[in-house]
Amino acid sequence: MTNIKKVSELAGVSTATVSRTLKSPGLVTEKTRDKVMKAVKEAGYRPNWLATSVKTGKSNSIVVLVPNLVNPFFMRIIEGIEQAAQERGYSVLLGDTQGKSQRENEYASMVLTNRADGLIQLDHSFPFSDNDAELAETIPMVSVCERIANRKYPFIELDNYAASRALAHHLISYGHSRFGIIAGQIESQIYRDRLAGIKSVLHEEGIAFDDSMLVGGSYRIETGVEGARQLAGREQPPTAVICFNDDIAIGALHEFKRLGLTVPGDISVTGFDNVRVSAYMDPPLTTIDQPAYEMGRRAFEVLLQMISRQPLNRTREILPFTLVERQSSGPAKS
Amino acid sequence: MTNIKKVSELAGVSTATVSRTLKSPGLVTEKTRDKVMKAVKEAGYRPNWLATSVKTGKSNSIVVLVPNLVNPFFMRIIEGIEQAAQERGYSVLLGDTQGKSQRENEYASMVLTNRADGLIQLDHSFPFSDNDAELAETIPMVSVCERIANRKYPFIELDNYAASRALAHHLISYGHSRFGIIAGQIESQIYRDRLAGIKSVLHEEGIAFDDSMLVGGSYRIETGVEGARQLAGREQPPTAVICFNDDIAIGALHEFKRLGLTVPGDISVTGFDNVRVSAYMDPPLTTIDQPAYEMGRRAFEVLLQMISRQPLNRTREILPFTLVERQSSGPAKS
DNA sequence: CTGTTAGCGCATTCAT
DNA sequence: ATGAATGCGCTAACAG
Repeated sequence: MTNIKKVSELAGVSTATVSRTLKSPGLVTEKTRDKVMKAVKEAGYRPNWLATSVKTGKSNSIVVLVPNLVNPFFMRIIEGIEQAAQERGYSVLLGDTQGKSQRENEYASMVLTNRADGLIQLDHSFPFSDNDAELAETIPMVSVCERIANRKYPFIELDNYAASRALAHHLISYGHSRFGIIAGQIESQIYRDRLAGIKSVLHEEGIAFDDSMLVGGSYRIETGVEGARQLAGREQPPTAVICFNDDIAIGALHEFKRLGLTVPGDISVTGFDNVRVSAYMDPPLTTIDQPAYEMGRRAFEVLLQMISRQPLNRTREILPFTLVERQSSGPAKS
Repeated sequence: MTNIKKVSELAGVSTATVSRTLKSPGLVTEKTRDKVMKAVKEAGYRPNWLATSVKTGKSNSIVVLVPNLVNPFFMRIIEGIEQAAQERGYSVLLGDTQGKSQRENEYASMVLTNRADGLIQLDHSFPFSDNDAELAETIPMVSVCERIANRKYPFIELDNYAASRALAHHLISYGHSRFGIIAGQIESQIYRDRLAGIKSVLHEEGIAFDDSMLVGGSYRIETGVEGARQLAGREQPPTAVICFNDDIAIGALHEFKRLGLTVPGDISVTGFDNVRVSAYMDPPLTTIDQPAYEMGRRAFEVLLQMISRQPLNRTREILPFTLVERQSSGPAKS
């Protein structure tokens, strides 16, 4: 281990001078700077980041909690977080929770032990254990996409209510009146907002919605397959199905076609997220584009403000969506 | 900041006893243990991880370098890494390099500054800057999927040669003899191995391969679209196209269909990786399944051995593939 | 501008 | 079994 002492001896200066040369070169003479830099090179010295951090009390790391890594939508958000973090000299500790609270607890506790300075949660749950809950009151935490249940942490999310309203209007304008919904995770604000948005439009338009047309319960492709099978099996199948993410829509699309239905001829299918492959489905998916990358960036910016103890000008950011109309939605079968 | 000193005063013992109680409870009387634990609770004390690490000289973190986050195949590998790491008490610093060497350099240097104990590289490049190169000689590093160019680091990869041979045999058995290839990243061992595998079979079977039938150059969907357009535009289009990952295959599939060709009727298309959506394409994709999760796990295990300075029994692991036959490949058009 | 000194929070000798 | 003392590697306050 080549440490600052060795370098100072090699350069014939004090350790403080070495430290200064590296952190604030302006404070030392050019002559000593050269001496020190030469010694640094010669010794192959790199400052021990752990020691620096223990002094300053800051880890310059954040934890990102994500329910799973295989959802490209999450990854796009993390890409934004990571990019923003890197620009500000922070690094990202990845916490794949698999939705398990025990894993959430373990990762969340890293903020309590100075291993990380803050936390971004992509799920809707409060990630700390009951034991840690009170300690966690004041720690910097932000949620993105979701909002943390029953807690007052800042969040960045899509205008899910408006987005699902737009989707409903889009489909109604095509003449649809029998709707099916394949939802994702049920216990979440997203679920409530999207459902409320759809229902509000249907209500305004005087269209009835039968709750048995609401199926699903997770954001997986298989949920789409299963949901499609259930909906198609009804005596009066829907003519339009709103899926709560693109994976579900991909599964549903596949299953409807397998059952001999045409999309959008017999049935329209829409998604959420606009993941890359959705444009290459057959037919290409009508979906809601979320500015995932930007949401990730914003989440980090807000978190950084909390870490720096700067006041937040606003505690919630609702980002705009874009309805991407492709060929999986079309006129209702007459 | 509530530190060990405060707890020791609260419990009426020395800081050493507090430390022992937490790390090796066996060395302490039950009575004092109770006292200490009570004080810990009361003070809401959590050991400062930074301080612990600076003492032990170990960060219990590793850096994972990944060219991009949106490729579900990479994410599956990282899932494996993360899982294995978490089981051993390690955490994962995510380094999204976007293929840029500057970013690789920055992340790689974390291992030199004690911010991380080791490094897993998912790309093929040597991630250290020229400056850091000699310091990096002895650091624990492993590559997975790829192997690091011109360096002797351990790697975990697929038997790409055999896999592409299997693919070639599969297609030849369907009567194909005009092949197209849409490759991914060119400067890589994967490229060389897969290409060599295919060519070896064609050679054995006495089938000529025209190098103009080799297109592509990156692992993106758009590469598949573009490659398909090029291949379909030839006077003698191929009847079978081997794509070097599923994203490329998805793009190619889409484009061939858009051009009015049927798959596999007019043209067979195959991929690599077996990402989840590939089974839900229309038609479902014939592809090579890679044990991505397991590869990630193995990569971490090997890295941990290097970190622990244990001798490696082997320096390379070639994992087996599975040819997943679906409906995107079929008999050659006669 | 540079050196001396004193910690950061913790773990680990070495005594007792 | 416990406490006192030392040091991990570095930075910052204070002198000079």
